Amino acid sequence: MTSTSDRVVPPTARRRRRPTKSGVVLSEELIVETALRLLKEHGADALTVRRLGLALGADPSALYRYFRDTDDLLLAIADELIGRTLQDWHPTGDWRADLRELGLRVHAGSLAHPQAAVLSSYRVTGRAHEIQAVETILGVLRGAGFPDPEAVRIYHAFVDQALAFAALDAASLALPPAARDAEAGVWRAMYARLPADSHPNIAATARHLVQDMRRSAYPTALDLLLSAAAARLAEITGGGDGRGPVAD
Amino acid sequence: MTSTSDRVVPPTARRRRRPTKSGVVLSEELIVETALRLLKEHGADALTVRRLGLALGADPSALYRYFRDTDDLLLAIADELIGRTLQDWHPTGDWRADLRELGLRVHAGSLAHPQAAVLSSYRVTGRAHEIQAVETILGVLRGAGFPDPEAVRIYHAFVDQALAFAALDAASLALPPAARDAEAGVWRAMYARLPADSHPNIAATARHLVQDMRRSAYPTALDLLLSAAAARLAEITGGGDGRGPVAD
DNA sequence: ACCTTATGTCAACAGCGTTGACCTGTTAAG
DNA sequence: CTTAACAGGTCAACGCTGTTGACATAAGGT
Repeated sequence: MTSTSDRVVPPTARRRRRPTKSGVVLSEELIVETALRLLKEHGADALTVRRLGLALGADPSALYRYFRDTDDLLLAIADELIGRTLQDWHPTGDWRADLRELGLRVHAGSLAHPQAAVLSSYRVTGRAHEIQAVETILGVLRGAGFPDPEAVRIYHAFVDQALAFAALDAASLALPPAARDAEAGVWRAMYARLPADSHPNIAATARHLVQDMRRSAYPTALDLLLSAAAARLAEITGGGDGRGPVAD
Repeated sequence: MTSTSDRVVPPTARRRRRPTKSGVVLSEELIVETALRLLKEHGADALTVRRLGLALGADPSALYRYFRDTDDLLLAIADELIGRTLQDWHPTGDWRADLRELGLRVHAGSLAHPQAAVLSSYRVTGRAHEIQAVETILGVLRGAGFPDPEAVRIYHAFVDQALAFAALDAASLALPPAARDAEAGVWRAMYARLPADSHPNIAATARHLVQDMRRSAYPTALDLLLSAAAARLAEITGGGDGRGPVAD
């Protein structure tokens, strides 16, 4: 059966470029670009089939000639995102700085398009950009001196941490504005007002909590992970004090 | 803020328990329990107001007497999950072991209800169980000797990392079985077969990759975070070797 | 010029969250 | 014991969503 996928024609087989009523000539690329524009300009909720059709100047159902369903469209968007994120990145030779930069990029890239990030961050695509990233990161770690099993363990923790935080932070960014404001308010209105006798630790740190919980914890968590990895490397390569980075 | 809309009566003020047409007596607890059952048995898509009403033997709109909207309900579900996770846990005095155990519990708890975890792990509920958890973890860190700003920073990184990995791993666990198998296969079928001349680092570590990528990276990431925190503590409290816990 | 068919359009469907109006049983006050 | 208030369950309806089958039409090969 797969009656739905029958509708979709592989890109290479498309020949008859027929303009829509409003004169636009559709294509996969144009649809993905428009979807990204919609996400960026009008928020996560703006991405519906109907609105996308409207933005394209085409009937919503025309999209189903190009994508099986909205999930298929989202994966295409995600793939485009990966490409953009890694576009200009090249390793510098300082493993710790390289991984830090890479992690922050992935995180920032996800926050730029939270909706797509939320739905795709936990998928293994096996596509070109992903493979390139794996190869590069492993190269950085092995080049730094990590033995293979350790390099793989740290690679895994590093990548999944980046993706997990990206999804987490993207998810709260993708909330409807009302809900997002409500969450921010909870820390000020609720946690900052708990009495010291019932909740001494929250009361003692309330000021710091309100400030700190506004930003993402990813930079902190990333630095902690890299610190621990550096300490581990020092141990392995023959015995620093396990405290500071060794590189440079 | 939890400004309950006009329709919602705070639980304490409920007095007239009137049975539904089918004889069920509704309550916040019953609704949350039923929602968790629905999620567990029929997946994340099964949780709709209408289906929940059906499962309860009540009109869907009756739920709006108890929860402002579906988001409010979701937060209640999330808080219930937190409560169940922390039910039997008590700090032992060894801060590092305590946090490790706690992190693993949150992770395991999420995997037990992947669908609920996926929907709620990134929310701030501001409800009883969550507040209790915050208070406890902050207590562990401050008791260990972290000064307040540092305790808050590490609290934030620790909690968000636990939640982020929980959501990430829950998400892939919540995939339809076919899709999950497909993703697992990618590592064996694709990455393990890349030629050494084009992808030397992947080829060199392929054996480790295939093994390591099957399990969650969370335990590794957690230990790295705790190691770095311990090193930080040693620095602050004036100098151990930065390697082991100092407490006691 | 003709026929095939890719592709855009249209109308319709089922399901979603949510709400306002209605009805009815419970409960507190007199 | 009566009664009036009202919490809470029910019903019908709204506007939104993704998706599809039927239809129309223009492009392209022959």
